[in-house]
Amino acid sequence: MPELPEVETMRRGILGAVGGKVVLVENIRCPKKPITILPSVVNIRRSIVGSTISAIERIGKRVVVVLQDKDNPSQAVNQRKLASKKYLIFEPRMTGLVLVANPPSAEHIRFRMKIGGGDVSEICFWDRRGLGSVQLLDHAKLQDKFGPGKIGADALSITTDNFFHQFHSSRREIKVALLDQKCVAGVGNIYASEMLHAAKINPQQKCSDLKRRQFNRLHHWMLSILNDAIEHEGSTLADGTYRNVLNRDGSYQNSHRVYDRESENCSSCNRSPVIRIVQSQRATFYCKRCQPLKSG
DNA sequence: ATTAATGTTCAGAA
DNA sequence: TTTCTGAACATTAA
Repeated sequence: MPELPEVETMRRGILGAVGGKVVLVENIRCPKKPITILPSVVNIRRSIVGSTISAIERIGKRVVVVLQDKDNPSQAVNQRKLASKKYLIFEPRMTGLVLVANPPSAEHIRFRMKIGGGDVSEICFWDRRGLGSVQLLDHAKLQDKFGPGKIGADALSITTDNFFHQFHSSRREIKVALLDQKCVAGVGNIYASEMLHAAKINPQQKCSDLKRRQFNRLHHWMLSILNDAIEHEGSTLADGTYRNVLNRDGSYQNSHRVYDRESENCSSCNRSPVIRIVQSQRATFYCKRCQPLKSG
């Protein structure tokens, strides 16, 4: 799916919807096997039409539209206000897109929401493979799914200390652990390979073999690469599935040093080809010379 | 016909 | 308790 930079690009793309009022909610088509929409579209429509969008947030690789319940105006006391908030979660998984216009094809539009009063007048969720989901949660359910202990700190805001703490004692391979959203939220398959290459760490190195210095380096490059990718509006791979909210390509794929560059000469050392291996059923790319596996 | 694809989650076993 | 494997979800393009 879109990873953190792609989802952050979606979030920023619909920020103009803040302050707008939801005026219409519908699912456009029902393919044989519809995507997960919970509760039903009818139910979601009943609870959010008339609500005001108070923020657009991101939890790991999910876009969160925060809604202020129409029945509980903002004058209410804080506690009540929190309880009255609703959270519409768009989870793109592998091929989902949050768009404000021009979907790649009419075929796979799954959900549409019209907004009155903001810059953005329509938000739609498009998903070719249909592994994604749209879910409306109240505050309690949100805490239940993403509260403390359920998901790691966000990759953009995790401290070096916490980052070290999450990994150092694990006996898993570092690339596998990086994809575990409970350790750190937002890192996916492309950027895991990229940041390990930048930090010159072998993807098969056990976490517990890595020194504090190496975790500091990895943390540094994680921030650097993710922020750079956000500036480039994410990576649009060869299959062209990921697009920004205006259905335009991202450009960070042009900056990939190892991902999907098997057998090309490593751009760092220029002496060794990029290798492709499989870890946890996912492709990993790295340079044997720049990222040697250290024993013990 | 086969394979792999930016993700998550679950069952079952070591 | 931790970690690993495999499968499932559904679609498409090489």
